[in-house]
Amino acid sequence: MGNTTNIELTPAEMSARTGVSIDTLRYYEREELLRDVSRADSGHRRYSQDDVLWVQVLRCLRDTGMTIQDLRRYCDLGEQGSKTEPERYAMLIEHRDLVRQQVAGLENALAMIDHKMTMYPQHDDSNETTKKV
Amino acid sequence: MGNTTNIELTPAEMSARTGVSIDTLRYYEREELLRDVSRADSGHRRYSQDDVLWVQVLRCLRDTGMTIQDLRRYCDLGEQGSKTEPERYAMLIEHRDLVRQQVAGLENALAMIDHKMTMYPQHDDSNETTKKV
DNA sequence: CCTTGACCTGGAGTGCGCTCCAGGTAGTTG
DNA sequence: CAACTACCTGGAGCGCACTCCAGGTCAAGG
Repeated sequence: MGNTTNIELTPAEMSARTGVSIDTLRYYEREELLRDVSRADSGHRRYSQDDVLWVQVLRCLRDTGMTIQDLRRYCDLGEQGSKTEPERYAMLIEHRDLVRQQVAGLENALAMIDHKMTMYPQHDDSNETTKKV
Repeated sequence: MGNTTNIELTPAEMSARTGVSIDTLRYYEREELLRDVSRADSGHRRYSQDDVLWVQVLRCLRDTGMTIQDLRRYCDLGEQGSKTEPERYAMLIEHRDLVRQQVAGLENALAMIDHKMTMYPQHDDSNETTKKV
């Protein structure tokens, strides 16, 4: 097994893999959500497979409303080793609960929207998403 | 049945009833999401029961991500009478689908978070929301 | 009459999460 | 060598949805 140096991605590749723009990747690095990104001799970034995985988690948490600040906190903890695991775990639990609340809220809203829709005569409800033309 | 003039609320009362700040109520009016708010002789706003209901719907739509711009569009249509009902209905359908997508996305995220949490040893999962102390 | 408090207006400021830009470098291609 | 491309940096700019502020009005109470 030679050290195949574990596949490194250029910024453009990383952006393609994760769906996160190059600018945003740099921004995350500035904000310390993405740390120790390695560099080629040229000074250009080289993202590892782990970076890809982490950015995916990062996006997942961002998409569900975790703030940059909280994410930085989470990273800070990660850097302090396994003793901080309880706190990181707690953050995830708290966030999960928050997401559950979001879901509940959205479902409430859905009911209200559906109700509002019944106020209109049309009633050609038939799942418009599946509609052709 | 005397004309009890249909209960009108002061800005402070309106804010309390709807949970929307006075500033935001004014902002919504500037943005034309809230129209024809009546005034007392003093020039002060007086919100009607209908205003309360509409602001509730408004908040519901905002909370689920409808933009101010789209809401203004919706209001514009409303003002143009019943001929625009199909379009308004369509907006609601589109938005409902969007909310459904949000829910789906959140549920995906939940799975990812749950998965991430299994990476931690603790496993004292037991619905922390219900936790005492 | 003076103060107080709730409200008014137009406009400026805020926080968030990006996104864009100018000016520069490093490696590759013809 | 010139041109091109991909990337670099620090810093400015942007869009959204509010939120705050200065300076003023108006009605009620002491």
